[in-house]
Amino acid sequence: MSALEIPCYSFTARHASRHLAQFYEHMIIGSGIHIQQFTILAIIKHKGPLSIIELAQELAMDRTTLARSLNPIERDSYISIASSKEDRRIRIVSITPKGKEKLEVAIKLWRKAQAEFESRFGVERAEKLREELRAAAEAVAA
Amino acid sequence: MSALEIPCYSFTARHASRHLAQFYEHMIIGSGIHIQQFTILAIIKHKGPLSIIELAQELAMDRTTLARSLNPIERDSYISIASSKEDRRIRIVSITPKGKEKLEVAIKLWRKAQAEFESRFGVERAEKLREELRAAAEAVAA
DNA sequence: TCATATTGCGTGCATATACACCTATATGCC
DNA sequence: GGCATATAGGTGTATATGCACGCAATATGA
Repeated sequence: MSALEIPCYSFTARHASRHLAQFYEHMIIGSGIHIQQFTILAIIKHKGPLSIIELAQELAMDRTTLARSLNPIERDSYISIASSKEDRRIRIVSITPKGKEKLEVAIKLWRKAQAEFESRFGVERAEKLREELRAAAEAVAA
Repeated sequence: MSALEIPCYSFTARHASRHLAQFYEHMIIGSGIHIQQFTILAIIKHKGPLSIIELAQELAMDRTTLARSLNPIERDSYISIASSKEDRRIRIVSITPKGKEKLEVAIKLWRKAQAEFESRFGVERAEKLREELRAAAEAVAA
């Protein structure tokens, strides 16, 4: 039984996720940010300033995981985090001009990675896989 | 753009991987081991004693990641690691009787998780997804 | 045989992941 | 107003992930 024979759906998903992540990481390494950070920046830019919880919902990830993922991009001034005036419990995350510049560079490289994957795997096949991954995540959602 | 709309294949795979992992974790939590540890134990039992590199190849994961993943299951005496007599660079990983017992408990729970996912998602659809995930990982392999 | 290359592996570092538990703030009800 | 409750978020802990680097042991070639 080699890796390609393990029937566990969790293992297979993790395996594919790891390898896709590595592929994208190597493709966007020139931007100086990681693929995960790229996604977070893209969401913040697209959806505007958000609270931690709202952002976690957008990304469908754990609140505490997200919070720690924000640290490096806040440290590098790609985002800024400020407390809300209305509700001082809430912390609002915004993308900075520096973050937008970084994002633009990364987007160009990300597009190449997307295109390269679609070229290798097939466009329709890739889109079908994406749909099925979304459905699988949905199926196990609590 | 919510999480389900992000077109990045890496993000979608990571997202599905996270949620499937959580699903399996919750299903096998009664065994006291994690799904990743379950997979490692299953491979060692199935393939017999292996070196770190061989095991990493079986699991298609990074050698250093695997090495660290072995620490907790070695600490809990589910595996034992010994240096090879023939080549003292090589460290041989074996499953212990305690590890086999633990694995048997976990397998029962894992089967339920597999069955539950297949029930929710569809057996043929799940198997097709697994095939496509393998192919996608293959497509981006270096 | 000995210098060099290769191989197997560990460690430092940085990020990712999430659960349990905690604090601070806001809100609702009396 | 004052207390119970709910909500936003941070932190400790443990595992996961992989790159760069280094060390020790083995293999190789002159």
